[in-house]
This record gives sequence, structure tokens and C-alpha cells, in this order.
Amino acid sequence: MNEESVGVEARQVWLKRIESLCGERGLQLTALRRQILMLIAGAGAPLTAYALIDALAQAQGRPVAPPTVYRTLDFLVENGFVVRVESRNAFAICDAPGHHHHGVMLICTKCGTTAEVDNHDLDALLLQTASASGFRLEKQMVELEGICERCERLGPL
Amino acid sequence: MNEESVGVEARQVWLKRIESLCGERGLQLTALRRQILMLIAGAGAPLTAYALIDALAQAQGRPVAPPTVYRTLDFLVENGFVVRVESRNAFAICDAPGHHHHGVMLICTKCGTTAEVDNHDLDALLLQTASASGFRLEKQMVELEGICERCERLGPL
DNA sequence: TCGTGATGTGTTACAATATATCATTCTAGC
DNA sequence: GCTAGAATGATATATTGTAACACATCACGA
Repeated sequence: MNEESVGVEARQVWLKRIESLCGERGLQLTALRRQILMLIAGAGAPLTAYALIDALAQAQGRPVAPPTVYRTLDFLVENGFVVRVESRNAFAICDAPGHHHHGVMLICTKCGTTAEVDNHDLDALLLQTASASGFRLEKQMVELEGICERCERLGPL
Repeated sequence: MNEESVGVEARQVWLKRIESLCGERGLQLTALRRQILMLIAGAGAPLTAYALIDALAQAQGRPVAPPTVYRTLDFLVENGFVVRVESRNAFAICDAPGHHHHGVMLICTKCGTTAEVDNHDLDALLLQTASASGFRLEKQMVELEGICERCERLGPL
């Protein structure tokens, strides 16, 4: 359906980055966590927890229970390695790993791919918008749905 | 837990506005739809579908099945009378009813209340951010979590 | 008047997403 | 090796959402 979202080499670089962050922070990048990271990175689009459960069961030849996967996802999200796409109940790689998520998620309704973009002005404006209402901002979620460039080019159908 | 989000009179005005929009557009504001609108409007915070199911069962003295409620919510969301809060799987009134939702949702993590604010600059910036990536924007979801002014004033606890 | 189609609601069954709880295993550091 | 904390396994269940079909109502033209 989709080409892979990141090339194999890019994925390796990205994983290295996460490994080193884990080193710095004293976090354990266990086999399971690594495996889930690579599954998400290798998918062309965000994966749901249950898609991961299936993929893991496939890969390991035995069932993996939901709590196991959700816990791992919690870890990955908390540490900014993965982002939860709220409007899809799915998880995507965070391509500025380690920062707490702070970007805009562009979600193509045709092919399902997502792209993350950062925009400092936008962040500032969101903060200002919140402050103007006396609201102390702690976490932002910006998800935009539409048609990605590639699908737009490929035309209708 | 919460005071009501809108006073009774304000709620009436708001319902009138929706009634007239339905008139203009040839939509039927049936008893069930009206009842669900009022339940959402009367709650201090967004309601989940199942909270509505319970409330309706209470009010009507007989069970109401999920599809009934979800269909009604679909109608209300499609027509811009209610907004779905993605990060909470819940539904809140849209206080510029009839426009397709386009605002920023401020969600207090302490008391659970939400407030909707519009910001034209923000919309423009989002559109620009999407365009810059060749993305054709169709729908935006901006949800900000934090502490609302009231909870901030009332202090820790 | 009688269809007939469009719309809204009821009902049953089930699918998909997520969490609570307790048991077990692993690992780092002593 | 021991032990405390972290990570994972396992079972059960809670929460959120849909598919599919039946029934009811109403407007409108034959």
C-alpha cells in the first residue's frame, strides 16, 4: 500500500540516536522496545497497538498481550521517541526523538501516511492563545487531516 | 464536580440558534437530537458516548443502544453543533454552532472542562504550514492540555 | 388511497481499543 | 550470589465504536 516511511539507513541513524539518548538518560532500550520502535519506523503509516500486537505475535511466533505493548508504547511516548496520533488511536515515530512532542502532524486521509513538521511560530502562537485565556499550557496536540503532496499528484482514484 | 459550563439561559439561546440553522438547512432537530444536545450543553465537561448512553437511559427509563447515540453524535458533529474531543473520546458543544469546527480546544487536566477559542491568525498559520509541505488541508484538530484559569487560581490541592 | 423512497430510530451482535491486577523474569549494583 | 527495582508475562475485564438488519414515520406523487 505504502512505500516505507523512512529508508533503512535513515532508520538505523534514527535508532542510533535513540540508543544514545537512552544511554545519556539511563534508560533501557530493551529488545522489545527496540523491536516495537523498528516496527513503527518500518511501517508506511502510524500503527495501532493491535497492529503491533499482531506484528509481534508474527515475529515471535507466540502471542503478546495488550498490556505488554501498551506499556512499551507508554515508555516510548513518555520519552519522546514515538508520538500518539490521537485522532487515529495510532502511533508514529517522532522524528526529533527525545524532545517532548511539539510538532504538527499532517495526516493524509487517502494513503494514511503522516508527516511531522515543526513550526516555532506556531508553537509561540499556541502558547499565546492559551495564555490569553489564562490557560497554563502543558501539552499540545495539533493534527491536520488532508491530502498529502504525493496523493495530490497521483490524482483522483 | 463542576459547575455547569453554560447558564440555562445561554443554553436556550444556543439551542435557538441551532434550531434556526436546522430550519435554514432543512435538517430535523428531533427529540433525541435535542435531548443529546442539552445533555452535552448541561454537563460541565465533555461527555463520552457512554456517559450519554447512561444519561439517556436514566432520563428515558429504558436502555438506549450505542448505535443510536453514535448516529446522533455523527449528525451533530457533521453539522457543527458539537465537537469531538479526540484526545478524550468525548463530545463538547461547539459554541459557534454551524461552522465546521475550526477552533482551539483548551482542556483542563484538573477539572476536565474545555473551552473553545478561535484565532484567525492561528488558522492562517496552520494553513500555511500545511501548504508549505504541499499538503491540502481539510480538517484541523488543535487540542491543548493544561490548567485552566480557575483551577490555577484555586491553587494546588 | 396507496405505494414508495428517504430519513430516523430500535435491536442484536460483535469488533476494536485500553486497563487493572497479580505473577514472573531480568538486570544492575552491591 | 543477593536483592531491589525495572521490565515483561498472563488473565481477566473495561471502554469505545460499528455492522447489519428491522421497524417507524413522513412527504410526495401515481
